[in-house]
Amino acid sequence: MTTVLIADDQPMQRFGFRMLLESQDDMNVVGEAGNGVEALSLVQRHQPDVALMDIRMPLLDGIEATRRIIKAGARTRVLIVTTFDLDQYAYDGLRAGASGFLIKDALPEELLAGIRAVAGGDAVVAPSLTRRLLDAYVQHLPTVPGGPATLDARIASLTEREREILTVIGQGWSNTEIAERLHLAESTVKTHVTRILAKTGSRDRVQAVILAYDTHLVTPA
Amino acid sequence: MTTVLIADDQPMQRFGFRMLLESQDDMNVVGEAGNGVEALSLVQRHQPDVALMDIRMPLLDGIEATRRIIKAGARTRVLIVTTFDLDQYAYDGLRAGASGFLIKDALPEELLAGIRAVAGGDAVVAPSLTRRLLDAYVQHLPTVPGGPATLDARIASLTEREREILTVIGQGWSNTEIAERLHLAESTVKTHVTRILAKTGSRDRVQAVILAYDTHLVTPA
DNA sequence: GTGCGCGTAGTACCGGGGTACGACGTCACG
DNA sequence: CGTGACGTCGTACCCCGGTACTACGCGCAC
Repeated sequence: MTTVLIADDQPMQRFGFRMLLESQDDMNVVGEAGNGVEALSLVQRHQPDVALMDIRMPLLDGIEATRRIIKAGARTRVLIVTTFDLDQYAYDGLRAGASGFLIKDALPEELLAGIRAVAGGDAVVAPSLTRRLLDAYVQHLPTVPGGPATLDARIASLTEREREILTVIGQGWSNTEIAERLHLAESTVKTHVTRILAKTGSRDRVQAVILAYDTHLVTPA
Repeated sequence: MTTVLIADDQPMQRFGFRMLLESQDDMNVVGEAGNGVEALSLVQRHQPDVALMDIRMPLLDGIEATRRIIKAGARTRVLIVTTFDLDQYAYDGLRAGASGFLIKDALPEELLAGIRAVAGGDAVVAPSLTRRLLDAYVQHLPTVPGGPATLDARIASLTEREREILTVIGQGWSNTEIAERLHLAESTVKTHVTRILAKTGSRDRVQAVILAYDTHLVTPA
């Protein structure tokens, strides 16, 4: 049984959610909040599995309420459900620790599926947003050893490990940082760096980074 | 009507997909491919709305096939549907330009919803992956409190001359080279560099170069 | 005129980056 | 079984990059 708290300042909206949820035999609405403060205290008291959170609410908006819920270490997962498909809202909400972000024009089944996913520890985002999120994410892809094959021969001559090192150099890491975070001796890092520079024909790490960008080994944010 | 191409090396799997899709009156299977090469040519010929793409295929795997489809500028959106929930696959697939990534243990309705979303220009990822995707994504945000604005602000605070210097640093020039080619004393160059680093919050010129790329002050060759 | 931003320049100093060696264990391959 | 590629680590050394501080001339705004 999934317990759900509904936080929305519009009574009719809450009613709609409640009707939908109570039509499901695996869901139970344990409370309704009309503002952020109320939402906070009800989460505290009932510890629901999921909190359906509107953004625009009196006293305390949904983003800030989410932030405090997460900060308090509550077991409750927050699923933000709002009217407006604004990226900024979604970013803020997700950064605040929300497990999901859906738009109110979603189909009932989508909403239910979203709640179940969030309750199960997964995350959901509105399809319309997924695309943009993905684009942004792909740009930020961290070290993916063995990533896509690069075209440039200079990069191709590098070993797997060397490409990995070059990638983090491209993140702006110093030798010391690389050593720490990759659990290596600094001397080892230096060895790798020297070999990378030799193979790529770079004079220093700056030129190597430029090459990494040019060959799309690393991508601009 | 959404036209779909099925690319999978297992005939039974293709059969299952076909049955599911043909039970929908808004979907039409326009072809089946048993390997990557075949998938490529069928996409070329039929220009389907969506290509359901398996990863493990003979001759050409699904990732590489996806990459070539995208590169060729085809209108077809690729939805990768694979057996294994490996992050690496997903990363590679998404980087290759896929519009979505689903696991074969998804419910039929989920798969259908995924196809419709992708056909409509949205993106989808498997719920189990969404969580990790989001975590990784959000993790990259905190340094950018006000969104992209701050990036530009760091650059914007530079004077004309400083931007000029940063640009050539982004070409890989050393301080000595900058001094020579811009007819400056090296000490002057150093002064500029120090100010640039301070203003941009970079620790060394490598990080400054990265910023320059990220803000498109300099562009990859 | 007084102040200020900017570009220029110098000196002194230090630390990290890069080089040049040498060394060792592992693993794949002929 | 050798042999070579690879990843790892160490030491010693040099020099460029970056910092701190000071200084001067120019143009412009108040």
